[in-house]
Amino acid sequence: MSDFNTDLPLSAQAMAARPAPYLDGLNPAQRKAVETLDGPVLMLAGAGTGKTKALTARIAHLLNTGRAWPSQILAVTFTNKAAREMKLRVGGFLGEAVEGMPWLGTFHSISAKLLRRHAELVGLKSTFTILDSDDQIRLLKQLISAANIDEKRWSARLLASIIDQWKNRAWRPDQVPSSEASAFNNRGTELYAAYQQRLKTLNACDFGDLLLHCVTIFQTHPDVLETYQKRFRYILVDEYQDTNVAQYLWLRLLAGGHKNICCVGDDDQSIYGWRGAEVGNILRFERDFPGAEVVRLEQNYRSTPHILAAASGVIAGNEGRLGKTLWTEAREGEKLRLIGHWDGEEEARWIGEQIEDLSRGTRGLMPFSLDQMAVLVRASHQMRAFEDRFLTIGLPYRVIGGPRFYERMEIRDALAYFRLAVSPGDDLAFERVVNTPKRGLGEKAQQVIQRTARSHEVSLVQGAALAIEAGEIKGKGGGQLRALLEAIARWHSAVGTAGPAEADDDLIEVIRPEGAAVNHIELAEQILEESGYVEMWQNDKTPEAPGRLENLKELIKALESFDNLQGFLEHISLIMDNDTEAGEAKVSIMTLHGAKGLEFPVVFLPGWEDGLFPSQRSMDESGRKGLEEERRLAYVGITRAEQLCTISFAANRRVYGQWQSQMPSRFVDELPSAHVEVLTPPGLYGGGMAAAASGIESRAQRADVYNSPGWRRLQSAGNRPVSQPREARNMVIDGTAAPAFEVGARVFHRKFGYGRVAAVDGDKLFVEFEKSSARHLVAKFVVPADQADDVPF
DNA sequence: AACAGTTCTTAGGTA
DNA sequence: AAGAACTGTT
Repeated sequence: MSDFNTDLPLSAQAMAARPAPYLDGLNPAQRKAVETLDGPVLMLAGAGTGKTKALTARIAHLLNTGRAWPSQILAVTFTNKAAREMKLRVGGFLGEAVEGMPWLGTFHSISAKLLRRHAELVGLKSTFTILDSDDQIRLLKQLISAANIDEKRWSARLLASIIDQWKNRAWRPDQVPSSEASAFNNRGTELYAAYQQRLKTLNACDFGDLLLHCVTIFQTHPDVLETYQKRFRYILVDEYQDTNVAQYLWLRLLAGGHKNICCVGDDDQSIYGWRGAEVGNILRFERDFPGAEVVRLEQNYRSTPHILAAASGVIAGNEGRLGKTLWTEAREGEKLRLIGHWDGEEEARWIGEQIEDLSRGTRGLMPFSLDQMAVLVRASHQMRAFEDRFLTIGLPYRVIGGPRFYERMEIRDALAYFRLAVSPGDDLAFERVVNTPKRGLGEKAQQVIQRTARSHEVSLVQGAALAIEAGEIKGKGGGQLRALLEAIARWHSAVGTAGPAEADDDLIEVIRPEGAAVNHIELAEQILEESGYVEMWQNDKTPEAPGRLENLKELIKALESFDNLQGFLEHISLIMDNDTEAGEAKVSIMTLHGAKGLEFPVVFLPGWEDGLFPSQRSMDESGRKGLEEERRLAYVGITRAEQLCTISFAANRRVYGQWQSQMPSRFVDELPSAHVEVLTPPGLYGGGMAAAASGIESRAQRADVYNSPGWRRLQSAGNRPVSQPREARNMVIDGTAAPAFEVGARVFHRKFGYGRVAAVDGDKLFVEFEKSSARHLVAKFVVPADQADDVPF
């Protein structure tokens, strides 16, 4: 169980004498960041300033100077991708001993590892399962109905997000402050406690618990904390601006002894506030760690001066930044390009053409491979327009960060079967698949099973067996249930022969002799066959069925790199993310969030329209803070581009299946015009092919795009007129909502039609509709009656 | 219990 | 627009 068995057999002295090739090619700032090894260090690394290079060189330096063995370095990232990349690059220094950094990983994977060792300290067994969000919601639903709350009014999803937020802030049920007492109809805290209790009974925890349980253990068991404080002599943290309170405490506790902590981050790229990240953590670093050395990496190796200037111009609108000035030695290059379109489809069409042009090498530029181009959207539903368009013109693309492999229905179902085979007591897994495929076990039968299991205090599988014996489940369903139970028992005993009996100690590797009873891959195939799950999809006539069968095959293939099913289940959620299939060159389509940390020579940023980007929801929920986060997202987007960055917006877009006219994003106004070239879309004058083909829009309507305040402001470079009356929309910034309607105003609602405002209370209206009953609603859902035509369809 | 047809909700990012 | 949740029918 020692971590030290992988250490390099080199004495400190021998190492100190070794050359340090990793220092070559570092600029002075990077070099300082690498060589300041002791005490707290904050590496403020702007976009594209070579932070991964500095970070990995730092690890190499720690090893090379003999300061630490690989197992004494704790290196934390947020994503598996980042962890993998770092592992790869560090592997270069370590030679073959890539496994020599056992504590390089994501917050979640390292926490899971720690928690398995000390699970009993928080009332879990080391075999605990990690719930996915599906399981979580299902569990909460049960608790909500058990508490006699109407699940329709107070949804499990809402409760899940409330609890997540609390966990992000490191509040255990007894620590939730009284200011939160009104959450979830005053029952939030109570349900949170019940949820944690239930998790304990199920021997399970959710993602948030991985962190929180570790923090609890550290806080309540100083001896355990001390062990790890001593073991992790040096701590490195990537993307520090994205840490939440729980992660912050986690780090602070671990770094508490020696304070050798190096945090790398960029306050301007903090884009995860909505899931609990605290920019404050990075802004406060010097106060949290007195005597901290702050190193700024400001030389950018990625983008042209125009792109950097545009990005800086936008981000300058934010307050409370640590402040950095990116500079580059690169040649001037192309200005950013800005273009407006009639609607989202035209935008997609135009971008498709641009990509084709660029890949052929027109415009006097070198041809770009499709791999070098990306379309970055604010919200994932924007992707569809591009997929549709790219499919029609046969442009190869890849969507990055869609639903993760392991989040797909068929994968979850298959995993639930595997979980049942490994531990038949896994009630959540049983619930998921009792009636998938259909076994004639509907709501009624499942209630009987639940009731029986509960009254005997046994698992659902056992409860089901009892219910059958008692003759409570009859007919077809009964027979099929019996068969299922038998199958589960059979699989379970096969698991016993296929791998180690119990995975009590995750550090002991049992090497199975060749030719043991059943290997786990065959067993997995058997499970999917015998359960009828494969057959279910084979009989399914929907177009996605073949793809699902493909995914199941992939799942089986993934089993090959594990010794047994248990090990596989353990790592599934940590391994199975974005498969980066190589092969044919493809354009990437992804969200701005998904693009963080990546770079592309050519970047398209569509959908820069107020409400979409910046997102209305973000501004409604978090006001000015939300807007600033959106602005950082714009900054992240622009700084992904190396050579050519094109921003676009559409005048009309379908939202909720309804046409809406859109206003260019306020961020468009914030682009410094000296670095932007405004393009005129084809077909604007004289109605080109597009206009003729669609036959809907008039020239006048098209020209409207160029009459919008945002556009005009852009044209008059920096001469900003007083804000124009905007469409009926209440923007909450600094907590003040502009009342947009007066009593007596005639308004239009897309569902209820025309009506008259009878009362106004802040942003809430009471409207008497002509063809529907009077009702209360939020002002943003109606427009003044004379603007009803602005919704053309 | 299963299915088809209907109505209702939802559309921000992630481990 | 698309999916989930709900309804009524067999």
